Amino acid sequence: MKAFIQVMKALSDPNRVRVVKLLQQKELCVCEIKEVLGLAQSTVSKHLKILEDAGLVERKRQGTWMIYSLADGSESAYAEAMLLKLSDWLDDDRELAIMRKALPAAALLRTCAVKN
Amino acid sequence: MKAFIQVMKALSDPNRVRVVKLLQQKELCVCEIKEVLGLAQSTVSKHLKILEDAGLVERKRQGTWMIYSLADGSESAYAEAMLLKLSDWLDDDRELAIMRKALPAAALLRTCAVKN
DNA sequence: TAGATTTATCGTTAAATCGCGATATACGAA
DNA sequence: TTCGTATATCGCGATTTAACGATAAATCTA
Repeated sequence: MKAFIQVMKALSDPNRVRVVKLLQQKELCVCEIKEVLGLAQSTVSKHLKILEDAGLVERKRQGTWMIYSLADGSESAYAEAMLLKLSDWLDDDRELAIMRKALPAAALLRTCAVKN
Repeated sequence: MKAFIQVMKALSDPNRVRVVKLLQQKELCVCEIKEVLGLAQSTVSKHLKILEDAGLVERKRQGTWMIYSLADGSESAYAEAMLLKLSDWLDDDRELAIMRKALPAAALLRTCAVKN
């Protein structure tokens, strides 16, 4: 029960669901996600930890950056099933479409092409 | 997004998930659920409203009793999919097994065979 | 109609959640 | 080692949530 609830709780916040949907496009670092969602870095970091603890996302260090991607589902069968569902669900979400469009610009942050 | 979040939130509480799992066995009135879960009647009523608003359960009046059952899924595709998943998931939950065993005794409440 | 039973709603309290800024930690470059 | 960047953690308010008891509404029975 606990593992199931953990996945449900992780997916009951719109911003966390957006993170999952964005990661369907490509793996992302925290600063890219922060940029696209328009949240504080600490907030994004906390969301990512909740998603990771639920078995929904994975992370790997790449130099200074921590790269997040969708989990393979080996941690949690519930997470695996929900990720599969989410690969179809919410594709028509308007806000999500806008954020996806903003992804390339946010990616520039990682290539050091833009300073702020 | 809103409808999806509503279903996820509805399923992020252990007691609400238990209600869904119990309703897989048979339709139940509020007092039966209250008895099995060991919660106050007002608490159960509130949980049921959240489940109903999410499209997970339905209700029909039967005399004095309000009978709750699993929804057919026509209200929400998300609810429908989750109910299908939940028909397999969590069947090995220990607490849930105990509650299921307590169902017949709780059902007596509705047949007026027991007073308290 | 009056009383008993069942359920829904209201108001309150304690705990959990989400947001933020500040700070600590980890890494790469100079 | 020192600085700058990226990320994680801590601590704090504001909001939401879950629990309860009290009360209102609906239904059946006498």
